[in-house]
Amino acid sequence: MSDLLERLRGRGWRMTAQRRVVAEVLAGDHVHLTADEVHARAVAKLPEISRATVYNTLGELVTLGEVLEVSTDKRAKRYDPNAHRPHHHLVCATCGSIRDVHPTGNPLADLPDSERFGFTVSDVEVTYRGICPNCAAA
Amino acid sequence: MSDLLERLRGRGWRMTAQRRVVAEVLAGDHVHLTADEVHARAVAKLPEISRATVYNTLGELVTLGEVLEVSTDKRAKRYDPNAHRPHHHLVCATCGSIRDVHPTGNPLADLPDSERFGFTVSDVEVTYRGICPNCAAA
DNA sequence: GGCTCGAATTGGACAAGGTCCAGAATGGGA
DNA sequence: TCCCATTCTGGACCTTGTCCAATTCGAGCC
Repeated sequence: MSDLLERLRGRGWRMTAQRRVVAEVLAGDHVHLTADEVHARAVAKLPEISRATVYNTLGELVTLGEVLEVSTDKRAKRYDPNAHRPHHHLVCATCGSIRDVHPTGNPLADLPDSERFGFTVSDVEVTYRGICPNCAAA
Repeated sequence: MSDLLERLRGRGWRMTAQRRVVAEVLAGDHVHLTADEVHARAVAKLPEISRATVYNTLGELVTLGEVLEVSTDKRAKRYDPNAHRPHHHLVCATCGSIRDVHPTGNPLADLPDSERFGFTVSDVEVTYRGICPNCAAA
């Protein structure tokens, strides 16, 4: 994750304690926290960090392309630090847990011109839904 | 849409003026209204209908599988009455307009076992993003 | 190390979308 | 027609997210 901090410094980001903490919280694979979860974990490391700062920082990370916004559940947006390897998501319908997945094939190629209605299509987002092993066992 | 009403009656739904109005508002193809839009249109037909009732009714329709919840934008859920023909969505990144699309191929088949992490996968949701002709012209 | 200043942070108010609940109204079977 | 379980209502309340004026602070420069 420190390479993230490096990249950000390279882009002229002023390095503050708050931003460092948010970046740390987001480290790892299969991490998909809501903004409030990020805030809760950030507060554990830096008690006086405010909600607004967390939202601002997440928004900036998204703008810079370092983090993806994912809306797999209908409630809060989730933030996915794994922005540099394209992937899709597999979501448990029961407990909401999320895994990154890499399907074969290219769904963009599966949308014929006749189904594009004149749109310039640039991106696809695929969400698989199912039941995770834990919830299936219960 | 009256076949919808028939089906609902068959399932033991008590047929009230409010539910009839919500069902009417949802009729049609490429209809993707937010709950508040549904409420606004319902009020036009039945002024005293309450927001809670619209939310309840939409929730019941979703549970019964008559209507799909779509979360293409990060703000409000949208409701898609076209639940009986599987389809995906094409969303304009600029104005948010939505079209139903029918890609070729089956994304479910594109997720190898090794990428399923033990999940029982039952469903896929594909959202294409792009720019619609109107917004491209502007 | 200190100064300086523009960028970053703060916290609290506000907005939108959605849920919940107790009490009132009503569809439809007997 | 009567009755009551189901449905509706209106408003309080919750969660997620945005905004803003005032304050603080990082880091380049001396």
